[in-house]
Amino acid sequence: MAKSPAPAAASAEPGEVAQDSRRAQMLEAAAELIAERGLARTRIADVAARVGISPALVVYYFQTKEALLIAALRDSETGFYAAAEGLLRNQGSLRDRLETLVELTFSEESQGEVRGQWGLWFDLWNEAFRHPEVAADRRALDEQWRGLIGRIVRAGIDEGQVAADLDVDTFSVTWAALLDGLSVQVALDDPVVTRDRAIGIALDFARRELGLV
Amino acid sequence: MAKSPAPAAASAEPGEVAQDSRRAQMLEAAAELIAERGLARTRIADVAARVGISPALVVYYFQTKEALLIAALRDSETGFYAAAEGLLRNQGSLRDRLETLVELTFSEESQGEVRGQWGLWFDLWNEAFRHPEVAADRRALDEQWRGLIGRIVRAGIDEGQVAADLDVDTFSVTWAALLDGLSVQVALDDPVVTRDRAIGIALDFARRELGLV
DNA sequence: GATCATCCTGACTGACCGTTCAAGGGCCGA
DNA sequence: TCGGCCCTTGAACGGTCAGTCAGGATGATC
Repeated sequence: MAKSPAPAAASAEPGEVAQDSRRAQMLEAAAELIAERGLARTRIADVAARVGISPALVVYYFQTKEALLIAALRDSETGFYAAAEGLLRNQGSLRDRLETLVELTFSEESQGEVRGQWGLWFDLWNEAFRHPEVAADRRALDEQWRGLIGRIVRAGIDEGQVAADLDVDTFSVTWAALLDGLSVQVALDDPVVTRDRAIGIALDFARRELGLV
Repeated sequence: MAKSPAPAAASAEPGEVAQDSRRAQMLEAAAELIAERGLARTRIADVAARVGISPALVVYYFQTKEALLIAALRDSETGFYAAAEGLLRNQGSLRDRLETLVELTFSEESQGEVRGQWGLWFDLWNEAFRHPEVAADRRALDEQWRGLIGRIVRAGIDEGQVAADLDVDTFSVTWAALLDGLSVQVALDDPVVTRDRAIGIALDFARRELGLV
């Protein structure tokens, strides 16, 4: 609690190049491992081995295993949303943007280790259920996600493609929940809810609610 | 693997009264503990303590910790669905039945330790993501849940309250996913998605899709 | 070239916990 | 009354890890 022997990971110049890359390496390795085998089965020694350092160094940076894993969870999800925001910032028609969003949600291997992402979600939810701090984090992330949806829809309203009296907030909440629910099925390989079917359902719902044909 | 020193938990008469109650006691205690503190933090010793027996006896019945916890997960969810089926078997109009379903999904403390149920779900998903056998189980459960929804809707069609050309299967999948997604938010105490709002959204969606006013 | 902070390590330890084991008590059938 | 089976236990074993510690290397500062 008191003093932190580890780098503050804030400013820019000093020896922080090594520091930041170290931290980042560990966070990435931890996220990978959580995705692969689950948070509960991820050991400090595993993370260290993957980075190629001694376990003691991991503790030097993060003090405690829990801090490391939670940071990794947070970091990874934040990255996901940041990527989503980036992807959607500029381009595309309303339809394209909705498709991108859905594509992203059900991405199978967009960046290499993506099926793993699902493992992260389940662990994040699980952790959030008990750790209030993690829960707060997750809420913020979800708020951001819904905000993203909302902004896209509002842009559609501004362009006259969507009726002006649509309840954007309710749509965002509903659609986000639907995407989450479908994601669970897809992640767990439910034969009844394949990836393609989930995408179809999600897009149909959005198009219908938004009045796009 | 080979021989099972523990009771088979099958037939009816013999010393199986003690056996079955023991088994049931342990399963219940395990489910409670998983709900409270999570599967990862549930120890054999905890389960034993709650039942008031020695840890060795737990192993005697279940051989291994993992077997116990998975059985507890399975047992608890199965119980949930059985209760749902029972509740909906006889009574009510279509609207009532839909409401019961939603009520059940977002039940806060219908039977005492219900908020805990959410903890079980997250752990079930997490476990299913890696253990194929658990995944198969979960799929069956979900299939049952969707089947329940489907039967209710079909009854509505038979009674002429729902259009005959409704795609029951797609509705079931979609609504089930929506309920799951909303559940996550409610379980994680998202201030934007309160229990009441989730119920409202779920019912509105169903009524609209089914053409009930 | 001495001092000091940062980064890093190998070796260790202390706790926790799943699982095993040897044995005891109770009950039933012969 | 004996033999045997089912429950049950206390005690102990053994493995696994998170976290500590004493120190070593490196490089910057004065």
